[in-house]
Amino acid sequence: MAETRSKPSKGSKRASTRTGAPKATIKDIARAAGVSVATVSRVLNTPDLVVAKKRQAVLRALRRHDYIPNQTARSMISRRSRAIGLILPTLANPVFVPAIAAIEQELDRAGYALLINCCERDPARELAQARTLIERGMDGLLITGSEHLPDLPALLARHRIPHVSQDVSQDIALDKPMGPSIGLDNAGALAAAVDHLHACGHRRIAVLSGPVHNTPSVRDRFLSAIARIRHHGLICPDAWCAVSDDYDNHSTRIAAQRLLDCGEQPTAVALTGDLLALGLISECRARSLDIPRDLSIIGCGDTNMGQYADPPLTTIHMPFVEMGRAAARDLLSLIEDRKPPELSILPHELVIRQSVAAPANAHSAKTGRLRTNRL
Amino acid sequence: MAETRSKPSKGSKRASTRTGAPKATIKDIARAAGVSVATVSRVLNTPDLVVAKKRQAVLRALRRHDYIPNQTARSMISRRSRAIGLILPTLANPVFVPAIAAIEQELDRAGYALLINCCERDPARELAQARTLIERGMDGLLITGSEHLPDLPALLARHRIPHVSQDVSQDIALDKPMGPSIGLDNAGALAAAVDHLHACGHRRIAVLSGPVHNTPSVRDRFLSAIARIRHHGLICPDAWCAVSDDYDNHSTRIAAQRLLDCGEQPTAVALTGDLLALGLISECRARSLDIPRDLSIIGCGDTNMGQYADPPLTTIHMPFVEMGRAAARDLLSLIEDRKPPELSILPHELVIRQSVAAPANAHSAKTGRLRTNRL
DNA sequence: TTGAAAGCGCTAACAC
DNA sequence: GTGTTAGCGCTTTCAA
Repeated sequence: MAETRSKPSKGSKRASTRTGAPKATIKDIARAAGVSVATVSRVLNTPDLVVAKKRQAVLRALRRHDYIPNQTARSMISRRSRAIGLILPTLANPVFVPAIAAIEQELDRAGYALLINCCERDPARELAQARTLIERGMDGLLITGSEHLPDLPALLARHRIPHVSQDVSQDIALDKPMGPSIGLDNAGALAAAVDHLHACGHRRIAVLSGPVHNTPSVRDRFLSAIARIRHHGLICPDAWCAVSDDYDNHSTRIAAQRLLDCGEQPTAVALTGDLLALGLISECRARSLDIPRDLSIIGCGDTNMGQYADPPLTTIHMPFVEMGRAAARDLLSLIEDRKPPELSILPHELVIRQSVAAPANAHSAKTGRLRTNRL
Repeated sequence: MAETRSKPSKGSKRASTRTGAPKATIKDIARAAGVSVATVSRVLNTPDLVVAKKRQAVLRALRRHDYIPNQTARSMISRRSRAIGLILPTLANPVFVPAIAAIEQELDRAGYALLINCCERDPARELAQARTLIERGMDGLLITGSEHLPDLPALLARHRIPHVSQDVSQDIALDKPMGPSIGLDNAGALAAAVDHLHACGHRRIAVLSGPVHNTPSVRDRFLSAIARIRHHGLICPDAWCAVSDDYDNHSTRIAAQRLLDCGEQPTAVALTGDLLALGLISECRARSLDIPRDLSIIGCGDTNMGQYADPPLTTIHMPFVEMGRAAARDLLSLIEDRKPPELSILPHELVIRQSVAAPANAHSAKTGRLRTNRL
């Protein structure tokens, strides 16, 4: 057999890629199997249309050449890349990781690839990344958050790119709708947190927030906590509304110090994120404040952190995994012309552990109601 | 102007994508600007070659049509996708996230897209994902870990796909080399951990490991710890070598119980990962064992967790960020025909916090040497 | 059942 | 400088 060693025919004009030998194309296979390229394509896509004998020959050639079809060429014809782009605010905050995992899983199952970009909370960069993803022929885009340049919805609309937003701020989603959106009930979560503290008898409730810049979800949580405290007819002086510059131990402790150094000490603190608990707990430990005896703490998010905190953190579970899964599914629906709901807000859930108790001087403490339902 | 409303010419055979109106192509722009497609292409790629007047006309048409070049078509010609694929073992373990962030950053800076796949530690799935990524025309692949099917290196070699491995087990990398690799010194890290405990006066040192199945890095750490304990002439009975089924609180505590329930209690525990500290600390708290007074703990990894643990965790810093960055850079070098080093092992670093002290009955305690160099 | 040929949107010779 | 044209690798009519 003359073709045993199938070196590229000497006169070939086929440009070898810079990085190696030319890959076998459908043409090579056709030549090797003694059929036309159309037949090879049929064996690949609709094998039943090819008579067994030729099919075998083609399959053999395919295997011998380690043929890998060129998806790029296919995308060109089908006008579909079977890939979607995910734009994240950042990977520094690990709360998105479970959502990413869920998205990856859903897409992989459906045969879609996932491209990831982090815009580092820079809306201009986000817009640029969206453009690049469109250039790259993404079948759809998953956008995280709701702090965008107005050009972004315009871009998506003009190019009719299917897209779903996740982790949107409810207000913004209603105010400037940008297609189907999945949100967490951030405001509701902190209201529930404050309600829980209130139900435990706390009347001096403070708020400790993460950075709110370009992070509507955190801002929603923060403002909602304050509003809910007032809703209960309680005071909430500025000194009890601290914002940390970051989630690291140092920044959080500085913010926590502002709360604890003011004349009147709160008996409970509602956090906009579980991560903040650790710094606050550190600060309490340094001041020999016992949690929950001297200070109750309730988190928000229900990340791993909370489960391991000392004491284990009572918190509001936020369904990030479900959010990612829903976003991915809705986007795939959209790509396949089925229309997902415009805005769905996923429910939170109170997770009672051990960082909240009745205040020491409680009048209306109902300690019996506190029990762990997770751990 | 007749073309103000540029509806797709009625007779056009151009297939509209299923999801919307046909996007403007270079042909549309050429027609609108009254030039040839080549001129439009030149305006896009080598604007200096086009006379100003026509260039302006083209630019105007480009803007009016919101033209977005089709990267797929470009890739077809250049045979480069300017995209790379990253295969991860899992996203459930957040240690990889900082590496991913570093990779994303490096690639974004270089104008490359990042595709992410999780194989969930299933080597067959990893192989399938690699195939898919090759089909999709990735310019290179970033592989994580070193537990592969033998078909994987074969596949990469046959198709001459530039690839770099990260988080490789040093032994495996040397034994079955698979191209340029970046590793962490897992064995060295646990040896250093044990050395530190030994230097603090500990002679009864136990090991608590995360699951080792398909996770050579963890196995390396585990075995190295045991070997190092023996190297110091100490005993290390089986009961002092516990392996947790998972990193969650429950699994870790079960493993920790095995350590602490055996007749002879260790005075110190070396962990294969920071994450395990939290469960172990919980268990100690439940038994009223003070850390570090009654038990010293040293972690490995230096994740956020450790900074927030109570007490703050003395640990071995593992350079995951540097690993991701190096992997991305080396891969880009490889794609551009520059040859990166075959195997680089990144250095670890002891981070002394507060979870290690001399044992209560120490003979050779040198407490003065212990000081925090981070926090 | 198969093959020839026309593109998908773009770039790069090669003429003019 | 600019236009014409030949592909990139593949799928898909349309004939045979």
